Amino acid sequence: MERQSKTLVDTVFQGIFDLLIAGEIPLGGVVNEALLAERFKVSRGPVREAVKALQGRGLITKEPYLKARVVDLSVADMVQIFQLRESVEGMAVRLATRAMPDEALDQLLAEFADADRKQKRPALDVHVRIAEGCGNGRIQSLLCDELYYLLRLYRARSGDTPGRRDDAFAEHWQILRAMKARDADLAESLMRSHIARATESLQELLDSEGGAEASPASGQKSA
Amino acid sequence: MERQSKTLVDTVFQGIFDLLIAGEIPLGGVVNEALLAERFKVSRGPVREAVKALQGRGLITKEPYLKARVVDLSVADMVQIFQLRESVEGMAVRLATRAMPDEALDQLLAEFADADRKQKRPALDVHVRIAEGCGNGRIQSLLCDELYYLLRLYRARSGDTPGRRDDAFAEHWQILRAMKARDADLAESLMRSHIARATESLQELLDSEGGAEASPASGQKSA
DNA sequence: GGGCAAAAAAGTGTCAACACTATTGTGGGG
DNA sequence: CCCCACAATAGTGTTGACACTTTTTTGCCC
Repeated sequence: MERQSKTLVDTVFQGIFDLLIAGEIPLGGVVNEALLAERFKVSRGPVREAVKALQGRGLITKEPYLKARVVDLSVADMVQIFQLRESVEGMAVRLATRAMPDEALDQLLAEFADADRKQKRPALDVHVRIAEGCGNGRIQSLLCDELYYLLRLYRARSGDTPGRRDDAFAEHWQILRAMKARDADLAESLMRSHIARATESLQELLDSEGGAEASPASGQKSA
Repeated sequence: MERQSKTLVDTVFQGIFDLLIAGEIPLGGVVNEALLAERFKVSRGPVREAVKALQGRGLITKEPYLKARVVDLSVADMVQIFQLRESVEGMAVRLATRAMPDEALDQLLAEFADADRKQKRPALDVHVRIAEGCGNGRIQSLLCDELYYLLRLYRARSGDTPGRRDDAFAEHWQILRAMKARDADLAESLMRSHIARATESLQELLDSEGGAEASPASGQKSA
């Protein structure tokens, strides 16, 4: 009974997303409106709109009278997402290198060094912080509100690419140093290489998988 | 009366979008569900979902119990969109340079040369064709289904930046030549410069405008 | 016994009415 | 005369019922 100034649609939206992250609905699984309505103790209306919003965000695919399905993130889809991230995060770090004030950068470096000591990897967080600091709301929204949802969804299932933890850590460190030196070109180049390397890991995984799984499931039409 | 296998929501979605393009709803104007429902001869339900989808696509902003408003695309917003396009279209042309078959490239070049003779500028179309040819559905969807909608919306009002027609034409030509030569690095570099130049025009416009208009309106939360 | 057609079931799309919230207009007090 | 509280209004949020489409099941014919 706490403040529910947020509309039910938003609550349900978050709820369904949590279900996806938790894996309660399998990756290619169907999304039944009535069951969700029952589960969240609301009518089907808010559920429909929430599903529509999820669809607009690319997490759920759906065509007119067919059941809605959770997007099944194939490795091929992930490669495409990483290609997109390579370009966008490159631009993000370029902009952030110019836009972020010294204090914010210093704090980020300090936190990162701290996490290093504790062996806790901040991982995604560095990317998020850079996206937040780039000063471009559109880019930030794309990275933080859309692509990272898909990333989380993928990682919650497949587990991220192994053997890249330590490499990624070193690469993050390099990027932060370039930002501190206000070298936007270098920072962008490093970020792109950083993500490109992860993409290559995925690509190898895709090639090794062979043509076993062929799931297009990319790009949805709604108009 | 014709085949309306498409759901009403999709029809209304397209209808509202057309209204925005046509300028029947001014850029910061309110979007009244009941009026739209009346206009399209449907109930408010489909309108609500369509508006929600538009919101998910960033064309309409809305918070819980407040009126929905058409996003008012300030020049500052456009600069942000162009920065995003610079990175993504750069990647798109890089991928397309590798992915597009010779025949498709030749045809594109031929069409372009033809348009040159007729003085009809294909303009946006070149970007669309490259996006379609990049082989990455996610990037194609972002460029063609999201950003170009906003571009069209902006150009339908403000008219695009003057004095760049001829320059843009020459730059498109250069890009196509680089693609034909299968020089992905050059093609990406040219595309980025191409868009960056347009961004600079916008930036100058923004600076000359001064702080007259301050409309943030970028980035919407829905969860 | 296998395959096709019709009917039943399940699920999505649409609608109209009701509940809630924010805004606007109005009246009284300072 | 200005400002604040209160009622009236407009508009959004939610709901349950009904219509349409797809899928599955069942029964019939070959």
